[in-house]
Amino acid sequence: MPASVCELALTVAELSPILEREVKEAEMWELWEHVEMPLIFVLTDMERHGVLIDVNYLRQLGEEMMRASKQVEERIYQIAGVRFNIRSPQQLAEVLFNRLKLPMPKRTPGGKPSTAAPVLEALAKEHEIARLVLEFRELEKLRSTFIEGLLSAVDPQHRVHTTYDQTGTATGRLASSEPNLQNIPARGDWGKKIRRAFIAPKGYRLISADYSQIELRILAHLSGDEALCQAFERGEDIHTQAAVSVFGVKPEEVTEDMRRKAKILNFGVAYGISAYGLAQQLGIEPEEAQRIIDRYFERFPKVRNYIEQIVEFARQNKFVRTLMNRRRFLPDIDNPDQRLREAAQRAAINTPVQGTSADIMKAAMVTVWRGLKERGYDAHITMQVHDELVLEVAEGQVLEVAKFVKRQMESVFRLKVPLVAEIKVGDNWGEMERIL
DNA sequence: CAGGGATGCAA
DNA sequence: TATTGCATCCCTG
Repeated sequence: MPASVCELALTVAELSPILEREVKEAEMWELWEHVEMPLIFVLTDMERHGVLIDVNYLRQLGEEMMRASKQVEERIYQIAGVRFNIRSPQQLAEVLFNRLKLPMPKRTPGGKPSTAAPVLEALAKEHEIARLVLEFRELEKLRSTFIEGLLSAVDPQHRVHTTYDQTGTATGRLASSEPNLQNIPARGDWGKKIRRAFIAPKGYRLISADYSQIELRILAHLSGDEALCQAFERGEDIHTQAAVSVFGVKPEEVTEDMRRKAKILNFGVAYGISAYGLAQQLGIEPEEAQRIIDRYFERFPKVRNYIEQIVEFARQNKFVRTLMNRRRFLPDIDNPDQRLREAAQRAAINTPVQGTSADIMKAAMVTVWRGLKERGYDAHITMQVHDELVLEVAEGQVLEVAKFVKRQMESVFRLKVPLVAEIKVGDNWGEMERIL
């Protein structure tokens, strides 16, 4: 290790030409020069600017959740006939499975009785206490992690400043920490209320710009599957189309439940899911899941080809690449341990998809940031959540900036299918209205 | 006090 | 026995 900053600087200078040659030989120079290097300044700006939090609203919401949580807690003690630490999976399992003799359907990988949500959901129908524990968990999770977490992170101006890690993931995505702004609740009544605490200052509005179905579009591009590409070119609802193919019905006959299942299937395919895994997700038999998967590949045959090809590429080269040549090495692709080998195969399938999405978003951030600056807009990028950018924009410039951001995001990289960015606007992150 | 396990939040 | 992350809490060493 260098013993001083001076020595460090000299070491970097010495390394520079060597690393430059390595990057060029890996065909990653353009990614480096046009994306990762300029992105540093974008991220710096985002971190320094921060995002405004409605502290008083968040405190009140926290107190409301605390009251709700205490009520649920007392009911649990009443039913259990004993006071204990509901947060401790160990103590909870003791009460549920020994004291109250509830059926114990699953164990954790560590061999202990599982109290995870799917287990409690199965018990909730018959046993009030399971439903109450789920409610308690949701309230306490959201309150302790997000309300207390955000409140303890705000600066005197009521802004939080996350740290983005540009090199922290295996696929090229960003990671966010202290606080993590990429896992703020989005669903559920309480979750949506938490998002409302992210606000625009007086005279400004928040704009959210998110890539529609970007990973499935990339899968369409990478596989070249005609049916999948066509669905996107025609602007069709991709989950409904998958439901049509898999369940053999007309588009107007697709029920909400069929679309829900097709959506799970679409995501699963990009992750390299197995029949067993899909069955687990859908709550059906593996045989039925296998039939659904077979129907899917009948309709989208080149998706299966892509999966076979990319796994073979990984076996030959011990790495896979994104469209912008980002690499992920997969040393376990031929590991004798089946579990590790299959995990590496799924990573080989998913990384080009997830990683290309990260490439495109990073490139878009650079062009959007530069454009805002060059045009002198009173607008800042404040957050990135993988396929979404959130911006703080002066009230009078909202429509102009929204159009600009949409155009930049959609044209930053050309795929075989269109890229689509949807633009919403609002005074807070929880209540936004689609405008473009 | 560090670190692993369980749990659960997001895309 | 689906991909990528991070935070909190519990519990042990």
